[in-house]
Amino acid sequence: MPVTIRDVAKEAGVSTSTVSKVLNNWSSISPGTCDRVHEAIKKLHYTPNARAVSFAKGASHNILFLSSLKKEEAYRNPHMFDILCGVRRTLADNGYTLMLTDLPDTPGPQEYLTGLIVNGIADGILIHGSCSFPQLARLLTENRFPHIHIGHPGPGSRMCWIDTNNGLAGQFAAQHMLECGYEKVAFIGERKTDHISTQRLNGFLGGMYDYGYRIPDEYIRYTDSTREDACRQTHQLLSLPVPPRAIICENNMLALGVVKALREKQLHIPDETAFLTFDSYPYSSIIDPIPTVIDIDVYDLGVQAAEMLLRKLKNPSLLVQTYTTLPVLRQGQSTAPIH
Amino acid sequence: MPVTIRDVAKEAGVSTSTVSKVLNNWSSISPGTCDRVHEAIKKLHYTPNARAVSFAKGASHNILFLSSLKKEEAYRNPHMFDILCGVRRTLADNGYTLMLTDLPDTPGPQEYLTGLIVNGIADGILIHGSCSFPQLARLLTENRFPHIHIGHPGPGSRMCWIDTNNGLAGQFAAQHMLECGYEKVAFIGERKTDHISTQRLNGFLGGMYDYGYRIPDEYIRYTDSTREDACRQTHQLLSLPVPPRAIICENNMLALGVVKALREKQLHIPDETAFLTFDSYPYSSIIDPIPTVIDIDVYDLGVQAAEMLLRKLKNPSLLVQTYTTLPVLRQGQSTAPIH
DNA sequence: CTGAAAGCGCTTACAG
DNA sequence: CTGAAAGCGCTTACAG
Repeated sequence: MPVTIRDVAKEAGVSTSTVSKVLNNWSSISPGTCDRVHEAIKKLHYTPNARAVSFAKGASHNILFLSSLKKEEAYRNPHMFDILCGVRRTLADNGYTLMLTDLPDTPGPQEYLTGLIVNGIADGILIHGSCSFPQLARLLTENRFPHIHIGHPGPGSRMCWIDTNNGLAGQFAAQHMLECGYEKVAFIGERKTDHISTQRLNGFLGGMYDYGYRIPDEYIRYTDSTREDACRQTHQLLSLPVPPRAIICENNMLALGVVKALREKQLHIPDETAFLTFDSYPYSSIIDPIPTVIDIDVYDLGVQAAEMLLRKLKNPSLLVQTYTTLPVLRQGQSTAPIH
Repeated sequence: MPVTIRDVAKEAGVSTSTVSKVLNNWSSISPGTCDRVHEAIKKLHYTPNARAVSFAKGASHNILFLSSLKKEEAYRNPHMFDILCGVRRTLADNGYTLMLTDLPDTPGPQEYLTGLIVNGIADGILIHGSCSFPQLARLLTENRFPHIHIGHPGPGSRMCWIDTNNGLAGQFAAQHMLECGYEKVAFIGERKTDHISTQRLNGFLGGMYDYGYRIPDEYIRYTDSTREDACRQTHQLLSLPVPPRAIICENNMLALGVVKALREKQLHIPDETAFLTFDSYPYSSIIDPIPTVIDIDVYDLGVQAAEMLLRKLKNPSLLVQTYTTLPVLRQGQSTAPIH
């Protein structure tokens, strides 16, 4: 019932090989033949059967995106879906489709993933860090399956990966604070074990150090990641013999607590005490005053991950291990130059 | 290089047809043969080529999910991705893959979508309301392509659709308020033109009416959907000769404004004025006090949409047009029974 | 219960 | 520049 390449060949008065060549832009086809085939295609509303094409070509032109897709994941981790959208954009622009999957807990993630790799449903895979597991690197490299791991996979991994540059984001924060004229800057982070928080803190300390400033230990605070704790820690900072002139909050939730404390102390923001936070999500739009933010474009992270993977498809030996996606400063009203 | 059905057949000493039948659980195969084939499969680590299977069977066992996937969509509309996760769960449980796509703006969405439908890359499609366009219904029904539209497609549509029951959510709100003993209940909604807000409002009014209460016009407020406007409208409500005992906020942002106004008036929540909001996302976790919420499980909406579609695949004539996914009340501290 | 054979709709050396 | 033919790896009537 559906129109095939044979119908087109008959209509155009050529062989199916020729139609196929026209479809695949072979240079050997004469302009006249090319036109006739295209007319026949248009006349018959022919669309190549995607299943047959990928079967005959031995390639799916499809990419797997592996990530955690649990209930309410979208609220806990919207960044991942922003990455996904960036991936999808790049793939679509390059004629690739995107298939979304997660790891089952029952039959063992390894077997499942190996099946997906071996059965040829996709030409490559993007793995979000939320879905990593110990044997993943071995599985991918042994099968020589083109992949990019989104997020640093830990030291010494042979996987290909890309990640955002959180250390640089910390440096940007330091630089902005110094440009405003704030020299006494405190940092309120998450738990001491949190990776991203640590990277940002180290970037910040390094950035300050580069300009000749050393941050005293009592200016560095760890929290249990709640508003209340951030508020409490801020009060402690403000009670120091030499309180900070500005505070860096590692995330939006902490910023809410910092603002609360500053209000309670009736300190003017930013004239008396300034602050800055990372990420504009999820609360920056409702924090008053509008916070200055060091933001990371994770959509772009997705775009770049997909580009890397497509490059690897053409050149499988390519080793990609890179920090990418630069942070961006969004000036708000919570910092301002001292004059 | 990769192991095929022929290798398995040779190893097991049977024909490829027999291997295929074992793979597809044909009942005619003798237990002994079946075992030998399975052993060969295990020994050779055979995995069927997914591309070949779908080509030979003439079905992809793949479902398209069509939705808006623009940059920062994940922050603006995380609900959609929660739906997506529900869809993915159901499809995976039933042996289907999920392909994610959006509509391009350049070559015309119709041509693009028709191409996807005709080229056989998927057996059916789920369309999120964010991606609807005028000729969509005609396109799908003319091609007889199995589909479910997530979200009401407007009156008189011949499409299959499912949606959340926002009217019922409004009724639940009314019922809860009355159960607490609040009779004078106001409603702060979005713009008058907002569909969801209107449905919830109508459900609320109907629910109150069913119990014999009629809400006066001045208790119904429309806003520009900002905190500030919600705060302003709340002040106006509180200045009425007979102020409301409780307020229903159509979304979290409005609830923030309402709380601000109640604080400014130094009214105790819920002893003097109670409130309730719809959706626990995005701010309910940071609203103080913890709000009572009428929540809708949109992950479940995805689950149900996928189930409907799979049912339609087996029975193409099935017409699905239904409100589903019941609202759930989550008791917080912003309402409490009067004693 | 099993197998030989045709076929799914394309692509791609190869020959001319 | 074009076409006949083999093949991609399965499935499925059909015959036995």
